[in-house]
Amino acid sequence: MSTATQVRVRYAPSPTGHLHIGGARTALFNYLYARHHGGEFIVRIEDTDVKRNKEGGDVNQLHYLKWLGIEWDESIDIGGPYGPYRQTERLDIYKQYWEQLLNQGHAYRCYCTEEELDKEREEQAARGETPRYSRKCLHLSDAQREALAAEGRQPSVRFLVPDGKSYAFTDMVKGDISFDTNDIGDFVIVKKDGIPTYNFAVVVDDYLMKITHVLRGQEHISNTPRQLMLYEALGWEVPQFGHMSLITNEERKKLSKRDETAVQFIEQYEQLGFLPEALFNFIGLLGWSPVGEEEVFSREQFISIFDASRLSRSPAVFDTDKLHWLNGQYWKKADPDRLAGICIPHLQKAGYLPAEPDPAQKEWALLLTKLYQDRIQYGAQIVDEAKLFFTGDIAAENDEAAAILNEDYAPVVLGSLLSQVERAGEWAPEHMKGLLKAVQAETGYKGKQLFMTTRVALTGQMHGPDLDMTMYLLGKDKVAQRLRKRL
RNA sequence: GGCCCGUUGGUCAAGGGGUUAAGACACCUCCCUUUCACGGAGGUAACAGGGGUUCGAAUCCCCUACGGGUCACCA
Repeated sequence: MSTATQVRVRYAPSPTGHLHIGGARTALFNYLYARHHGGEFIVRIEDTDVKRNKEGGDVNQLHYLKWLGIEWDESIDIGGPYGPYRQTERLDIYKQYWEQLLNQGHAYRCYCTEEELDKEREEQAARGETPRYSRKCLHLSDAQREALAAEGRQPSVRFLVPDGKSYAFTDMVKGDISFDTNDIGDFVIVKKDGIPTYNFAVVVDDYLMKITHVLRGQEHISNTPRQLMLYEALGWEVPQFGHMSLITNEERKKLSKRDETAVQFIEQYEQLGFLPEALFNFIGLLGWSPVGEEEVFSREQFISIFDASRLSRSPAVFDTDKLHWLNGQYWKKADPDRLAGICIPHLQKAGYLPAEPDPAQKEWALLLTKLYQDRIQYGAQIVDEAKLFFTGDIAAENDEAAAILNEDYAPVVLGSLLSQVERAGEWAPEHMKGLLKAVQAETGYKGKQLFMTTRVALTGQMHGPDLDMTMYLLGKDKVAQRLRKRL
């Protein structure tokens, strides 16, 4: 790479659905690589499989990239000097290159039908051979072509793979990799609908868009020799390739979009109340590791420390526990108002807050969020915690808790507290401590006997957040009611 | 099946000829806490198996096993 060459990388999703963890990671590493080197990051939409395109898929991808904090320099929304950035808008461009390949004898028209090809592959498989196109259409005469066309057959265009050659490249992640062309059949570069295939369009676009580094998923390794052949036939300089290891689930199987053992779409994490900066951090650690021991990084830190040579060769396992922990780290430090904004919709959905909360209810939700801020890891978890404030009947969560309420001192403590509560004037957070102090003074019980008894009587639980605030948020009536139930 | 890639504690994951084989999550212990957490400080625990090469192998080579990717007119 000469120093004069500007780093230009791209993320090239097909608009077939929502932004997936794997796609987000590819985008993220390309983004980090570009920013680290002061280069440019392009998002190109690869929509050549017209049947699979989903309405709005492109916009959704961009939306969630932005949500994660990944910004691009050129794409379908903001344009750029190498547009258009949607492949179906570039069909004329591809055409001149595939016609060139046809004219130069690097490619030929194929009239085989899908059924014929399937049959061919089945027969080869039955003989234990690697399925490979037979080149039946390679030497067709003009007359034969016309006859086939007259039958109504639409031709595809196949690339003529050179025989007995080896194509090698040095992968930024995996090192030296080479393929023998004898293992590769003549592949289609233009489908019979006239739209190029991925392998062809990607080469044309990467070249024309001056892409310098192609960082993509490992599933593309076996496509690379095909692309190398195309670069050679077109006489173009080859970019650097880097193939990132797969992301697998906790069973070490590839994360498939249909896999339900893991939440896989960025959109779902937003809905569960995860923080984008935590997800950014987590995804940045999927198949990449920093030099030191630190694992929590801001976007700016990531950009400055990112080093593609530290991309892992072995698969990255999607560790849900770690994601939760990491989100918890960010959650603890986040602004409570922001967190309340995330939690409130969950509380509403659970029926704990009305659709239009009044100021007091909003304040209550904010205090609840703060109360649990260092105990939950993401927004949706607030619902489980909030449950105890709304349940009519509180039962001791286990025998140990029940035993506490059966201690001799329990009625003494709770009775005293009840009378304190009934006598209490203003019900404010800062008054709660005084109530408990008064009980301590009156009964002589303190520490575990005082606090644990109160905690279990009010919440049923042995473990929980700050008791003063819990009492306050429960409200005077519920506190009194739950105490009476225990006496 | 062919080709390609991988395999380090319960989990994630550094280390790429000489290390007491990092660190994180989880778990356990202790400290802090008039209860509970949060937060500290410690602890248990690993190089898939077998052959080589080497004075020396987690690191290099070969084989086996296991896992994964790919062999489309999908990307």
